[in-house]
Amino acid sequence: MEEKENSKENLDILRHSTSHLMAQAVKELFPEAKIAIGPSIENGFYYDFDYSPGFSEEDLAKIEKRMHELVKKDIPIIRKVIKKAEAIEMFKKAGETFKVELLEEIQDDEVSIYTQGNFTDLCRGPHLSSTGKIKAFKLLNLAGAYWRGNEKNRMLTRIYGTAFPDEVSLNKYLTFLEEVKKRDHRRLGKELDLFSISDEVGAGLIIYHPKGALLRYILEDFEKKEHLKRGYQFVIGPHILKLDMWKKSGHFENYRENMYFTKVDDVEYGIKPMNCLSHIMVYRSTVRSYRDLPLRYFELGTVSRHEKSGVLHGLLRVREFTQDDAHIFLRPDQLHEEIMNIINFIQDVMAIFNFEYEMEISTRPPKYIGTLEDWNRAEEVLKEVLTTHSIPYEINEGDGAFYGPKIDVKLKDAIGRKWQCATIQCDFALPERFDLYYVDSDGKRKRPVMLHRVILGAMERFIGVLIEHYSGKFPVWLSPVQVIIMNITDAHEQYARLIYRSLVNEDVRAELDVRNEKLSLKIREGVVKKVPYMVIVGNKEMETDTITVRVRDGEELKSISLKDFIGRIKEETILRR
RNA sequence: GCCGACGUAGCUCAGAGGUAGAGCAGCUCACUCGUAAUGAGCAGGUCGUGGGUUCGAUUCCCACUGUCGGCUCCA
Repeated sequence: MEEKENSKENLDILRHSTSHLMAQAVKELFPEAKIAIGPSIENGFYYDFDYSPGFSEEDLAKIEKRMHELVKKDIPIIRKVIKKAEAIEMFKKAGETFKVELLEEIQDDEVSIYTQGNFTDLCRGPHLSSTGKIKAFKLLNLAGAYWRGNEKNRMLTRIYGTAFPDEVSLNKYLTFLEEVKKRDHRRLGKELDLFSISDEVGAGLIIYHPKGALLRYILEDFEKKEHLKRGYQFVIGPHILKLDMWKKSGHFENYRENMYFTKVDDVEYGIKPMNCLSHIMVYRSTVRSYRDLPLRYFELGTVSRHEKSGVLHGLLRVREFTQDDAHIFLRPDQLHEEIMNIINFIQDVMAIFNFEYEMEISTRPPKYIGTLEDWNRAEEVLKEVLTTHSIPYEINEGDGAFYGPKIDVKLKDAIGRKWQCATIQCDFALPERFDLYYVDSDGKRKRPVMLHRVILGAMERFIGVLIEHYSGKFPVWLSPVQVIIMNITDAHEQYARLIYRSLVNEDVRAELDVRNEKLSLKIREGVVKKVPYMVIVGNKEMETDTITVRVRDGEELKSISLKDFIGRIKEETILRR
């Protein structure tokens, strides 16, 4: 095989071989370490070890050094096919219990093993022909990982690394990792003064600062308008509902470990982890005719979920968040069209933010409510909609909500990372549990279907993704501060104030910087804040009754009229640019 | 929740068994200066919280809490 080629397959082989190389180095340095599994992954590879003293950061350097030595020795990597029983015997002797466990589950009579020097690993392969073919690699970090990904199993130590065909592409990747760090929403959130998280307040709870709150209001405003346009009605429900409601819905049985509870006058209440129950109550508040459907109830609903402490992550995984949540009650015959309406909605919104996306259908999980028949029906509808509109999708077995299957939308940000935000869930169970009905054209009571859906998902997560997607450089329509007006000396202060006033009166989000500071300092601060426009006024502008605008990318608009500038911002706001 | 690392001034980070520093930010003063940091001075910390070891701990040990990298889980 031509090993220089940079195809995905060859990269996989290279990385897989590098993971074996790492295991070989580890076994030489720490003979008592047991090897588990070591595959190639998206951007590199890892290998799991059972080594009770654990590895330290310094060990990583040592291991890396030994790997380089092994590369120099150019040890041949030899594939051999042997009887399974023989392999079991061999790994038993070597004390590699994890390999024995893997072997015992293999159905075939024969297995392949790969040997390089004194190191032998059970492996399907393929691999490079010798360690000397490995050119550029780096060990990145240490982590704990459960054996076979099950939290009931032993915790192993995982070493992550990456490998490339040459130093140049390795360095390119490492630079990319630095770039990713720079656009981290936690870092930008601090630098742009958008939000904070305080251990005095509690883990996973977001405190929005003025600019972050403004950004959120802008998004919420956008959402409300879009929902009204598409036939949704606003509703608002309480944050706590009696425990009996959660028992009836199945949440207590299936979702309890994620819920918070409280007591009011000796009556137990659950703090809502989802918004559906209030929306159901709105539906139930009167008799519904088949003519009324679909009924679309929308709420920017704040929910609280007890997420495990280890999973919290900035704005992306929090314990209290606000969903752009809607529940749609409809007749079964309307399902197809309504799901398509939602998909169109999602497509429109994703286009505005310049996100690409992929769809996924998640099927029935082990813990579920409702009948098998309904589940199959619901799963069929979801598949049918995507298929008839030739939308490609993947199947995610067993990952549905406990009340129904769902279509998940994974959006792709500016640097190709995937995030789950939008989801559409099809639910036959809750209408049943709450005995929802509508009166059909034949005068008979019929059961409606319920769709749960979000578009942005959670405001917190979406804002976090947006920050990283735009690297903090929000488009004009989203920027909390669109313009900063700066004067050059005190002599231009009044003129600057005038300009500021005019912009604010035209609904432009403007700030005024008339501090007695050098222009270069004001500009620097404006650049650091990533403000789209800086308006500069001095003698020239005052004399000609114009302004000078410095655009975020550095471009200068000299001596333009205030009117033209306002027109430009307004246009960008309307067009959502 | 689990494995590992970490938690020092508003922020970014140094430091050491004998009760702490830098840069930036802040405040004061001077400078009125046209496109990424003007200069000088001042102030600012019970070194995450609670125990323990020690003559003495912020530095060593334990617990808790939070953060970070992962695992599991998820909007």
